[in-house]
Amino acid sequence: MAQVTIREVARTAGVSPATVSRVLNTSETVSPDLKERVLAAVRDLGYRPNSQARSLRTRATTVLGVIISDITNPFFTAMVRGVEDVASAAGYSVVLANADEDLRKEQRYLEVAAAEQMAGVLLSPASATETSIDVLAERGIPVVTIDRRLKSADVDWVMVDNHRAAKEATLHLVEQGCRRIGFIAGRLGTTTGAGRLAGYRAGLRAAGLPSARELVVSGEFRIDGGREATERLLALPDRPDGLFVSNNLMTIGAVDALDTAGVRFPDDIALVGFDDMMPALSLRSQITAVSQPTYEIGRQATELLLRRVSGEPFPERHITLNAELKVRESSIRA
Amino acid sequence: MAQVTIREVARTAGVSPATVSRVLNTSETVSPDLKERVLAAVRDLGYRPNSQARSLRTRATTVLGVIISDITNPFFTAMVRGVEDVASAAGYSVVLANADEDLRKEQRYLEVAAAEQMAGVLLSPASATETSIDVLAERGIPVVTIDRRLKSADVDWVMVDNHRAAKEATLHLVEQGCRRIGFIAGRLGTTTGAGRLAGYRAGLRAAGLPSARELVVSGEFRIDGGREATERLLALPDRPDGLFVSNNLMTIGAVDALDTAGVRFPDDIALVGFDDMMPALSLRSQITAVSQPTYEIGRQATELLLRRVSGEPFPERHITLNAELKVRESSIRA
DNA sequence: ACGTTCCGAGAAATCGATTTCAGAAATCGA
DNA sequence: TCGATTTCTGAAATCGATTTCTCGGAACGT
Repeated sequence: MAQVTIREVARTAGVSPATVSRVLNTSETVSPDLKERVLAAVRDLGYRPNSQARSLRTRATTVLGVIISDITNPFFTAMVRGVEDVASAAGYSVVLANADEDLRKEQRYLEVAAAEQMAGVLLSPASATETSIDVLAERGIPVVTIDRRLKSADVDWVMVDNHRAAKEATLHLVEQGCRRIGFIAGRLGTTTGAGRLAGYRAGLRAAGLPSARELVVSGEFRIDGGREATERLLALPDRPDGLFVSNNLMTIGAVDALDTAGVRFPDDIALVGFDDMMPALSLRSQITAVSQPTYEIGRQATELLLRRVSGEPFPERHITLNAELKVRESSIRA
Repeated sequence: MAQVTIREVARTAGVSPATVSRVLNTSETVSPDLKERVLAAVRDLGYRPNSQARSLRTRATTVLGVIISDITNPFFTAMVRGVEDVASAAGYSVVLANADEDLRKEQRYLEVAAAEQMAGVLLSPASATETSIDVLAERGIPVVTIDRRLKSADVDWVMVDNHRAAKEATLHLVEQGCRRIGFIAGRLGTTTGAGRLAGYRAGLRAAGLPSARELVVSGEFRIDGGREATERLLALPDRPDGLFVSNNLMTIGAVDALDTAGVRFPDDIALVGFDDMMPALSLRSQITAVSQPTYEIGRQATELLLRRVSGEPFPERHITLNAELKVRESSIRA
């Protein structure tokens, strides 16, 4: 219960605190005799340095923060594996925070990261324009954004080419003979949401199809958002014959709404999603989807972040990875 | 970039650091004039107290740690919502760590929690016997375990009655006419895994059915674990006519293995899982499952933890919540 | 009017580590 | 052998906050 301090270790080893610190942290030479006594004392007392005192002095921690926008989204949890593997190999710990697509929560966690002097932060911003990383920038804490970008700040990022991927998916639906393709957009305030919408429109344009305003419905990146959007599209007098849902959770909602309405895919409507679901959904219903290299995004983002953390200077770095359209049953019309 | 310290605030306000601290933290009276000047200086300089320095002095933080055993498991992520809601209402932040069912990682995160002097920790231990929370106990950091218990430590916990739930599920399969019920167990080293197995056996006993050793297969709490276990059961000369899978991710693997083998449920085999999947799987395939009140587990565990954090003394508290068997298509044999 | 109590605010100690500084001992060179 | 240099170690300063201690002046009672 009583905290073991460096002073007690020093006392039982019969040396000064400075010597204890030298033995534990630096490569300065300490006579073998003292070194031995210090290590023995550390072992016996079960000494564990107080990391707050240490990082107060050194202004450095070995904790990385990951602030993600929705912890229930498998996309993020899969990515976190990549983050953890790289981080722990480099001796860093990873703590996660769930901003829940809420700017206030996000801001609070950014402040926590700043106050805790985290070594670096990975962030998927809730908004491209309203999210501010000033509190981190002020303290020189490096940030890499993942999955989404920030409009203002000059920050490293790692993401896929949403525009291209969405265009490709749209053209795939066109090839399957779709002429009225509905698009369920996520939060347009995110670069991800906007990029995918633009890609969809580009796809229609490239195919020479008109882009009807009523075919684009946007909602939250949630299951409910996808369900409601789908219901609205199904209520149109002239129903779409193709549907492109720009997020995985929304796709689940869309499938549910289609089931409920008795609309079958691919027969009545060709369906394409974005991001693989958990293995769960895809196993049973084989949904065509744009698949992102989630693990790789986490891995590369973390490597980038650690280079920043180490103080290495290099120009703003942007990494664009490839997303792959995985064609499965839900979009194939014989 | 330069950190704004309390000293600078004091200087620009023309007061001592002690006064600044008093204005910001305590209810001690400070003359309105000085108070005003301090607040103005804080605002102008954008002062943000260094939480390390503060908690070094006060030995207290407002961060709760949640160490879960698998971040990709929807059960945990759903629970975290309950945690966050309660915590943030009380002014606490929540950081997550993913121990990944790995004792070493778990231990590392426990040490991080100790070193960071977190106010309290919620833990789903990787092992009932090998996980040690000594590092936290030594520093007086309260712990509440969730979903699983620890054998040794006298610690508060919140979980469901796994034994009863598993027994009920088993009896349900018996009622459906099953006579050879396979059981896919998770890690028996966890109280959860062991409790569910015991419940299954109790169910068989209550129904007067023999419990055949070859019908129980255990594996990791993972999709692959469920797939492999199912394959082994299907390879038995005398195939089971019912299958109870004791974890959600494993259930996904089991469904996959059944599909691959061309075994249909509920016709060829009646299937019951534990924990709802993401809405994903259940939507499409309607799997009967023991459903846990995940949000509620998170909520109550956090309330308990916060009471401990506040120093309130009360005897070791154990909360058992009810799990509900949700009967769906996968187990109904006409 | 004078001594006592109370109150507000600054000076200084403190939390637990790291790091600078300075001094004693050991080593080296001539 | 003696002075110069190097090596090792402890004392003390430091990080940025909070909290205790202390003291001057105002308020109060007799």
